[in-house]
Amino acid sequence: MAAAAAFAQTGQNQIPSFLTDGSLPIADPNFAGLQNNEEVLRALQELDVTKLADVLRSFGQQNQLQGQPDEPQQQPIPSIPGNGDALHVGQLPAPSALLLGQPLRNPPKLPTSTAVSMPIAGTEDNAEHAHLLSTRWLTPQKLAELVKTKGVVYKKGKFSVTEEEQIKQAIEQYQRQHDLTLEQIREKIFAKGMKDRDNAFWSEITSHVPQRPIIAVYHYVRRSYHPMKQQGKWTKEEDAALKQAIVELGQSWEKVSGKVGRMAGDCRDRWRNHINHAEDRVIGTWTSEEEDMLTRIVTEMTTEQGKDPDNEVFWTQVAAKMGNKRGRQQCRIKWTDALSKTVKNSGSKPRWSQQDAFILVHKIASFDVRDDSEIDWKLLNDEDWNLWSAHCLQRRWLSLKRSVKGYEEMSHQEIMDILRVKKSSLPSSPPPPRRSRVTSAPHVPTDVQQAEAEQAQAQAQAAAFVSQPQAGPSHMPFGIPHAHPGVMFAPPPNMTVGGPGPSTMMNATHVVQAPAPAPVPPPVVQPSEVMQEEANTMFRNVMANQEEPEAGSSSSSSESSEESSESSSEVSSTSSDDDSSDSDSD
DNA sequence: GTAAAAGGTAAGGGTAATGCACTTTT
DNA sequence: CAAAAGTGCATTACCCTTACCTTTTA
Repeated sequence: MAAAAAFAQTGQNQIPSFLTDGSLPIADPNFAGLQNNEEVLRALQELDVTKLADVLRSFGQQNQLQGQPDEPQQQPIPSIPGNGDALHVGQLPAPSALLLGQPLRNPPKLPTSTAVSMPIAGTEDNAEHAHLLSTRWLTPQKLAELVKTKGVVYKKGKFSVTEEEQIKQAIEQYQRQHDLTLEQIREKIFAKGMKDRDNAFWSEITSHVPQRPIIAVYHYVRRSYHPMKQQGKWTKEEDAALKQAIVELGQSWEKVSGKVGRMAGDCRDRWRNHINHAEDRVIGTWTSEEEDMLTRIVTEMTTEQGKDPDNEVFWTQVAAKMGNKRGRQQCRIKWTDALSKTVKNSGSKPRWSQQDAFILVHKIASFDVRDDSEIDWKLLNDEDWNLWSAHCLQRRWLSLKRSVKGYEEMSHQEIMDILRVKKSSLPSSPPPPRRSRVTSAPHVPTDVQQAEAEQAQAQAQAAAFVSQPQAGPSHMPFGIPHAHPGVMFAPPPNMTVGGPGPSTMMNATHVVQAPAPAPVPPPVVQPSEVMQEEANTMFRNVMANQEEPEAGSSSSSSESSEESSESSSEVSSTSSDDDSSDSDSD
């Protein structure tokens, strides 16, 4: 990956030093006798890509440990800018461009508000920091200050399965050591007032999940062990009791909780998400007017004010601006899972492609996690691959994971290993012709016209970004079609790897629904076969400058699919799925 | 008596599981 | 053509963090 990208930037006959220094699992690390890029590329085909990925990952980690910059802007795991912010070591996925063998335009940026990863273990600082986190009840401001001034690293976000287990065991251990009954443990957990609260208990439990502040563990445990926890669907009687309680008590949720028999937070959620404005609320498929309205509102509140429409939307306000016809959850999901990617895709709905699946698998593979619950899904997107929301990607992953037989009994690593092989390359067989029929969904002519106009505009925009003489105007500028994972295959110098596109507006893999060119049918390669064979196929494809047939816009689903079904039914000839289990059949 | 620290709770944004309708593949 | 599998969308319970106010402690 880094190898390929760096290689792409080297001159015709220059072999990057890291390819020859003996670090890679290469039979002939010196590449003796290789005359040019093509021969090097062929030699690279013989690599085990997973080993290569591991080696490359270790480069990044090594460099981080040594405080060295990696290969200039081409590292799989870039070094972290020393901004005093919490570190994210090991939590950065490989950039998609790298996975596709394209040069990076910018080093990946780190989010400022997401989970933090492991510090380098064993230092005195860490012991001190761990002690701080497990004994001091720090406010967010104090925590932020400690992060800045002392470089304290702490973890945020959902508690992983591992952490849940650690906490559970810590509590059981505490119970045994102090010879307490379950009831006594509960009393400790739910003790009210400072006099009753046992700080030693909370510190002890917190020490089992290092990097979590005591206050977070406190909140987590009190939720998890709450007797009113997880009661499932609300009944009409409960709703009625809730309404009545709110009439009597106002929005004092602890008191309401006592009357209703649900956790205070659940009462609040039920109220804000379902009871409040229930008379205005619309349920079911969104109309195109509603979609337009939501798009307009979100755009006005974010893009037009210089804010990020993916992360800086106040959904309660959005719902209010929608006249409360749709709730905050409805608006948010509609935006993040559907409208956002359409807007980013210049008005046409993208379809999940094999290239996306490929990128997803290899990005997840580049995370150093024991369990997928430790993955911060927001970190997956990058500049070149940003159509899919974190939520979408997470569900895609679940789908991919479930395609692995017996995944329930496997570790994350085992699943990952299988998927990495399954997704060792993009499908190499030509796509079958597909979908000549037109959806039965009704069409609104103006929508169709608009969609067509938008698509034409998207194509024009995409073409404008292309610095690629060979590619036809309707072809993707960035995609290295069929790029091999490891992606050791940087395109030959005369092949475009995509110039700088518009900042975040487009996803290289989705911008245009181009009629697929007639691909040269390479031999069909099964995932179970040796990767080398796949690599060969890949290489041929790359060398032939063969286009990855681009996914058309979405066709599916009732509602607004109407407007997009036209475009999807037209061409969208796409590649067949090599494992037929995880893709949108693209 | 006072300032700082700790604690309780409301409110903010967010995710996971599930089901359904529809599309595509086998 | 039918069944199975896959996809996209919608719903809703549940989750985590932060803000703000109150209480306790030094």
